[in-house]
Amino acid sequence: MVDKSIPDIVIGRLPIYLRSLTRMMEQGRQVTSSQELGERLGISAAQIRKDLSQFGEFGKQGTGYNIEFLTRKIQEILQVDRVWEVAVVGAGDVGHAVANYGGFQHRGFRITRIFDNDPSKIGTTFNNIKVMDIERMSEEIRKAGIQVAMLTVPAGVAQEVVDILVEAGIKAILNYAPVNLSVPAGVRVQYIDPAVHLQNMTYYLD
Amino acid sequence: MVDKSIPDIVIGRLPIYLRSLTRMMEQGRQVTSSQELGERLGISAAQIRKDLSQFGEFGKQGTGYNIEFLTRKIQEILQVDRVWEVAVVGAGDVGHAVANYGGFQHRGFRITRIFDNDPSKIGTTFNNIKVMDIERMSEEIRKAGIQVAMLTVPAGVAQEVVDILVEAGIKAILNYAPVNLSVPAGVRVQYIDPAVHLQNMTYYLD
DNA sequence: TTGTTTTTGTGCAATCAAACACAAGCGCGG
DNA sequence: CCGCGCTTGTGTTTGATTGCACAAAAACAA
Repeated sequence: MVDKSIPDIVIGRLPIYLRSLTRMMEQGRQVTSSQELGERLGISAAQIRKDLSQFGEFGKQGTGYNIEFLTRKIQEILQVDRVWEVAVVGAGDVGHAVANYGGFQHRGFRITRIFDNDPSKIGTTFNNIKVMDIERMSEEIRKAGIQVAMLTVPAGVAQEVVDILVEAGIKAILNYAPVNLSVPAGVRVQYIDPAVHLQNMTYYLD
Repeated sequence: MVDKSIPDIVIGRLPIYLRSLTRMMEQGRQVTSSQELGERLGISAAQIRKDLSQFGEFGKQGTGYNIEFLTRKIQEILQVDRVWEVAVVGAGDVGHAVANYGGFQHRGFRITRIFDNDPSKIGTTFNNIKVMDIERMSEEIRKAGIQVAMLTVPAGVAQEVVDILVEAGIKAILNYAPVNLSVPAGVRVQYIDPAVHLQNMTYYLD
């Protein structure tokens, strides 16, 4: 019950559980078990139970977990029982794809700002959001109190943009640029690099 | 030296090392050390040395690692010292973004096929590649011996598409659909779900 | 040559994560 | 009401991963 330093690796699995639970709920399911969830996810039932037990007792012996209740609890733990405003930096193909993606709202995020430095893009509209000049980024982010950003700029300028984001108060960055970023303590970064993910698998090919 | 079951977690770090080394090489650097690399990546120097020592002795005491040599070695280990043909399934925004991305070629991959089931997309061209009817997918993949695929279709049809891909001989799947996939042993899956990555970080926000 | 500095590769210890196994609780059928 | 089957939560064990610390090798300067 008490939150005494939950391992990162446990936190990292919660969004996976959440995604699967949401899917079950869409299918009209009411109840599941650690065993069923484990089979769907390729994770042992014991591990799922132990992960969840870090935060409370959400199940019922003999029955399992009420899907709606557990979903709600995990959303609370992850703080996605609210909607975080997200700033996207970079209005290229990737920025375009994420801005157009409709699946964020239900999962705790809403893209409300898009920035770029290309005059031919500034002023155009992505999914009802006007692309703004990156010069105004710091001010806008600070004014709106935005803490979450997605970085979809070229690798060469990623670090300098990150420095501005951090300065403006961003605390969580989803980085699509294929470079490692340097950020101060208290700022989190997650990396999405398709080539890295692919290279993870080629080792195992014949 | 001998490849006696290297832990997955070690393999997972190699692409990160590779990316950083490539960057150093672009900057004209010749030599680096486990310490420098570790500082750049936020990983302990000891861990980097131990990871690399699983595959051989690539460094020189007192000097460090020759960047070009180490790069080559890691490329060999990961089997990205060749170019893998990649099939993209789903010609939506994400499929469009990855097909247009020019950064794959130098990292071991080349997208050579794009499939979709939407008649209005079939026949159009993405980055010089014609979008093909998904009906022909199985045959095309098998004929070309393609082992790597990127899945950028809606969540609802992801599993059924995966079943076809597996049947056609695909062994590595980079999945952008926000669902867990079920695949037989011998087939690897990596997941990219921006919402999951973001939810990983919101736990730590105030 | 000799001493100093640097950095690797690795045995060992410590920490962290996963799996096991079971008592206890719940639901249900008879 | 009783007994059976199912499933949770968790103490304990097992296993994996990381960090520590140092001998040995290389480079370099004097």
